[in-house]
Amino acid sequence: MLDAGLRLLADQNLASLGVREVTREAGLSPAAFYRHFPDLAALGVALVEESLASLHVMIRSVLAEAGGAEELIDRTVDVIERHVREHRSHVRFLARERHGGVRRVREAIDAELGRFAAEVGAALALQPVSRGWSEQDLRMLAELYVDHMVSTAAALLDAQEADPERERRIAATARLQLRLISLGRRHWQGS
Amino acid sequence: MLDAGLRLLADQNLASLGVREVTREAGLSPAAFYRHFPDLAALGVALVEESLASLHVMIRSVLAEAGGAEELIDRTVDVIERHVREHRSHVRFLARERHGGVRRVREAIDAELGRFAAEVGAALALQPVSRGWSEQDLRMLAELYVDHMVSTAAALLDAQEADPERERRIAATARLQLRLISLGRRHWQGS
DNA sequence: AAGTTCGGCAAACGACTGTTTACTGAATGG
DNA sequence: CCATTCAGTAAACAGTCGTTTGCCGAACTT
Repeated sequence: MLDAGLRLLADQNLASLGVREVTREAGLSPAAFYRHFPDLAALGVALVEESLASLHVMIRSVLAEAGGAEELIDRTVDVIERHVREHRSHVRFLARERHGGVRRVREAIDAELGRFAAEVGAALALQPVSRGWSEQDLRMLAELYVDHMVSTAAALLDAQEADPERERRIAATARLQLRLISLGRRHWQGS
Repeated sequence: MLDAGLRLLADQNLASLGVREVTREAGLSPAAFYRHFPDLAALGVALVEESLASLHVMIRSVLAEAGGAEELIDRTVDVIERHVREHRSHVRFLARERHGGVRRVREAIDAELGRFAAEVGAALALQPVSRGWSEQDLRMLAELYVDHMVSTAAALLDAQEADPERERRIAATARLQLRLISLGRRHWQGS
């Protein structure tokens, strides 16, 4: 049933989804839906959890990296690129519902992205470049990174199903932007 | 009718909007809708145009600024903050439909944001800091700024209707992030 | 003054909607 | 082996939906 929902959400958003629609796609009777979810919003938050599981795996994989700034940037963009390709439906769902019409789903996504940022911040604190950074500055930087990753992922989403050339251009731009940010980071003097 | 649509889109998204719903909110009969739009998607693109008019005004106002980097950043964030407050419905609509379920609307928004980035890039080229920057690097930086503005606006949207303290925190973070980016910009050596 | 466009209406069409109800077979557990 | 839970069904309910049709008054053009 979750899969059926995800399939339909490829070109629809959660608020316009119908119970009958989902069960039809899943090959079940309408009443069967209520055996599993009270609401369509409930199905939505279930999908959020499912999507974020795969996302957390990606985060660990990014944060576990070591090496110079350049390779780190390259690997980060690679991981994003691959994640979008391999979990297209989940990423699209998150991008679409992050500011979508269903409050509970929106809040679930936002909370999880916040935890994501905290995790990134903790990882940043361990890097030597961050010596002497205040807690606030670390958080600020982490949010900048997370927002940038989200924007990049969303852009890749649109690009991958249109034009492979455009995908490479977006990845290249993302790498440059990360280089510029890490440059600013090296010269940061505290707020 | 546009106003009615916008009002309904406060807690709904375009794909789940109904013709009858709109006309009811507007105080008209269902058939009246078809006097003005063939589609609901058409109403969507009309709203995109309306929203982007006010957005373009904002852009000019940001780009027309002069002064040191610090005041420029402060004024930029101020303008965004005020714009979100004064055009909350439009901003919300754009944030929601940018990755929403209606292709034509999505494409209209993306195209316009691209033009926005080009405009920002042209303005950046005029600043002394950008001496020697390649066209590609300028575009990269402009997109970084635009993405950052969009993220900030979306975050402010959620914050303003919840907690005035949280709004100030987001604005403060945005200023710090812009300072870090402009630091990286000063030390950029070309790609 | 006559003709035409514009923006509006009520009514009707069949199709689809969410949800509840009562029922059924299979698996599970004591 | 019996009872119970689980996951499914068909049927029905009253609404709502998008869209078309034919009609109407006002406003504008000529």
